[in-house]
Amino acid sequence: MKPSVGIRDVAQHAGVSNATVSNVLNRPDVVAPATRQRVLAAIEELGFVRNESARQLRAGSSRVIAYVVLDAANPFFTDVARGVEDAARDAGLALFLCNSASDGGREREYLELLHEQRVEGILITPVDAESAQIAERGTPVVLVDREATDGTRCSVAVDDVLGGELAVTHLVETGHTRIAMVGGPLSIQQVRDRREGALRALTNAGLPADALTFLETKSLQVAEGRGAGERLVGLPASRRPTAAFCANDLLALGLLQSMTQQGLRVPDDLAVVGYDDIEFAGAAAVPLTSVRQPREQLGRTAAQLLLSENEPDHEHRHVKFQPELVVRASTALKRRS
Amino acid sequence: MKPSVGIRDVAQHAGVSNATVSNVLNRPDVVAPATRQRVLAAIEELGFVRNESARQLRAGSSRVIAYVVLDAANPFFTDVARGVEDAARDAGLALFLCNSASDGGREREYLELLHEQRVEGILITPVDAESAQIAERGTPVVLVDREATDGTRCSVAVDDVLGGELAVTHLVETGHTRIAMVGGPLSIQQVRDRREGALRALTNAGLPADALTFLETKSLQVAEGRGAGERLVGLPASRRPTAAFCANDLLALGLLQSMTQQGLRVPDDLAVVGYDDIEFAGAAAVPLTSVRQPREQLGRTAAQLLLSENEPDHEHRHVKFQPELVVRASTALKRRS
DNA sequence: CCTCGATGTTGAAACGTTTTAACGCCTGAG
DNA sequence: CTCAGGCGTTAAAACGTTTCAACATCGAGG
Repeated sequence: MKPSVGIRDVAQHAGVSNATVSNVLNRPDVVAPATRQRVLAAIEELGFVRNESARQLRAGSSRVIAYVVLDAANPFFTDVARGVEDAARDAGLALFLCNSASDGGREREYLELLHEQRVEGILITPVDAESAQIAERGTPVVLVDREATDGTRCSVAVDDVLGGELAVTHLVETGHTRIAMVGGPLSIQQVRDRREGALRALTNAGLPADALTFLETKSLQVAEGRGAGERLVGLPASRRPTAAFCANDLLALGLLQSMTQQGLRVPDDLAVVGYDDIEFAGAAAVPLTSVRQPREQLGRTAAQLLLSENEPDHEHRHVKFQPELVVRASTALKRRS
Repeated sequence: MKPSVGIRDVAQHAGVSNATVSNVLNRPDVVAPATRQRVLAAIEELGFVRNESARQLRAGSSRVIAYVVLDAANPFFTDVARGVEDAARDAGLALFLCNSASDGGREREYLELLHEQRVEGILITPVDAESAQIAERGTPVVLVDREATDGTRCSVAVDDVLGGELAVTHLVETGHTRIAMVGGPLSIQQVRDRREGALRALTNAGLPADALTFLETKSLQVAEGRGAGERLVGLPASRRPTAAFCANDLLALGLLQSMTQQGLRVPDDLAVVGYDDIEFAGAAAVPLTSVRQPREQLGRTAAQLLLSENEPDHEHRHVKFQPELVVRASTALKRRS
């Protein structure tokens, strides 16, 4: 291993003091051009790399923020992350991504680590409501795609109740009266909100609440959607829903697969609405009707909110975006047979 | 902001020296149980969080590795990342994910940052061959899904030539003699290798090399696949390929979308083979035949290789996995019309 | 009673930066 | 010639931890 060249080696090699080297690094304008060149040459020659730990220890700030993502395998979150990264980049900060994989333990570990690393700020889509009570330890935290219930921090979210309402209203308008909702676990706020929206849509249409069959899943992943599909088909035909609203697109894709596999047609035998409108939704077996969320914007706004945290007169804000329904083939008008 | 409680505050509060607190943190067995309890209580009470910068500065090691991923939006890489994370976790290391987004500039920036952070090691899927010449600065680097040409570092890859050969051999066996390959840019080694395999398959089957039409794309993303589909359909019918081999599944999904949109059927009008076998491949409009790579294992092995770097008698290794063809509906046997 | 080793604890010196106040030098004005 | 002021540079003091050698304390063995 290299003997680790430090700032003083550079200083010696350039015939200046280490303070000057530090100035070249941090305030290049304050040092005379000639000296600067000499120092830069020395840096180049010796292959000096600034030790960020030492810098941070002394200076206090880290120029790094982190986004603790709920599920890195879900394209929705990678899109949000892109928005975050763009904003971070514009502000001259680097972004570290951590994947909690919906595991409260991992989430806690990463938060602990990030606190220890003294990152400038943390964006997080928490695993569940309890974990949203993230121990405040001086590091600013902004909730992403979750609404902060108390006023202790900022949050950026999308109106999930409205999203659910849009989806189910659309299903009702295309002629369905027995509708399934697939999603879970109910510990996730999103799922609860989307269900609430779904129920509201039924009420608005004058349908009874039991027109909605709730199929709870253990997670929001493709495999669970397949499982739900099997459960759905297992229901007695008289009670079987003619449409399904899935709490996200991954579930919807799984459901779609399951339908095809069991020889049922979408939308004729079952109409399907997803949520998130990820890129793959349009490329699915049957292009998926889905509730679109402003993903990049969500991330971008969250990052901006985080950056505003250390402004002197900061006030915690809760930004809420509106979702939008994108209609595709999976919910073509029900034939009045 | 909190007045930042440090190790000496804890020490004072527990009535011991800071050295003892440090011992409780790092070598709990060496300190008497009673003292340990007292210190732990003080830590709890004061909400002390160890300052990792200071620790790292003094101790030298960081307990963190990083994976610089080529495209976080590509499920292939998130799966690889999952493997990396599992292995890192087993070794008690945390993983930071960085997304170069196929941008050489970003990649360089992140590498610089990671060097400055003095991470224990770096896994990277480099943007292109030149960037693979990653300046060695004392931090171990392992290439992921790329083969290191020189013996200066470890690498973990999959035999892409074989993968291309499998794919195109399959197409030839199902009766195709005019085949398109969609992929690019050619600066990516993978694309070149997969094409080479494709050509080898043709040779093996006694077909001329010009049986393969190469449609170069600017990236490996869905949108480019759609574009390629339009170009493909634009070809005069007599010369139009009857099958397409895509350099990855995203392209294949885009191609599929484009076909559906233009009223062509898969596999009847065009058979399609993808690459990677991401989860969405099976859920596509037409379930996609694809070349499967051992994704998690790729990541896991890479991380293990990285960890072995600082063993005393380490020798750089190049692990190469075998891909496997998964046949689905998108390449059903061509009808001998 | 003295010595020895084991066991727990500690004081102080690092680690590699940033930062602050002070310094020397030069120029131009008086 | 003196002096004020600006400019570029520097010595030295932090930052919060780990680590190492040294130091108490105690029980056991001589």
